[in-house]
Amino acid sequence: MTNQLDSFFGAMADPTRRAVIEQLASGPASVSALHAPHKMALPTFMRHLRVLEETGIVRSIKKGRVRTCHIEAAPLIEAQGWLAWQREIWESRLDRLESLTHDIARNEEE
Amino acid sequence: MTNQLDSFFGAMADPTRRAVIEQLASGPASVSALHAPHKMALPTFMRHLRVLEETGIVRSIKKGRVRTCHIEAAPLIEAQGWLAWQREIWESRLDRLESLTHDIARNEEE
DNA sequence: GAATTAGTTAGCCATATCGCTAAGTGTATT
DNA sequence: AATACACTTAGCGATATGGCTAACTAATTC
Repeated sequence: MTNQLDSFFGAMADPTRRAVIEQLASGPASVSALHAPHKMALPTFMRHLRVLEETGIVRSIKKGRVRTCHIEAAPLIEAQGWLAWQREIWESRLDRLESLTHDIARNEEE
Repeated sequence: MTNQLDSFFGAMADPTRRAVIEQLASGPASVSALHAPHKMALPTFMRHLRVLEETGIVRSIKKGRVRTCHIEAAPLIEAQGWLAWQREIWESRLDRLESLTHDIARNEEE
């Protein structure tokens, strides 16, 4: 993975990891609380968490034997920004195309 | 890959494929035009295109020996929507947390 | 201080992904 | 008719990913 977006999109490509994000969106949670809804073995799940943490989407602090995880905003915002940017270019092009089509239609009416 | 978002994010995780999206955002292009900026072999590149097409991000029509590709809006919009939704939940929670912190601060002042 | 709980480390296996080359198909172009 | 062009198909190899079990560490709880 080369840059921020690579690892971000890579991280979001897995349903388990997206589910973790969804759960964390409504508040911090421990590893076992996050693991509970998923059928997979804990080590397997931990790997998903590590991916999210390495990507900077999730941060965690260990207190005693409990590790508490929470979301980090920046990567989500950056990705959303990229998508919005693409969409902007693409929609403005569609607009131009549409007005062009109108022009053609008008010419044909004459 | 289970659902739309899985394959979408998976597709966007590769820099070559994001570059293709960026190029297509400003207008349709042929396979070779899309391939030109990339150093990889054509078959390798074609695989990336196929991923984008299978995901529904790109569509293409072949006329004569030239295949012309263009962007399809829906998947980008859906993904952006998902991110926006997550962010909304997460930001509203932050707001609640902040007001809670204010309350605590106020209590401590008393 | 023994047992339980919460997470961690190590290592295995199957499949997916990303790169390549070589050779083939069908459409222009000369 | 021969050549060149624009893909396309087939198949290889290396690495990454997502799952597992077994065994371990450290912090509570009884």
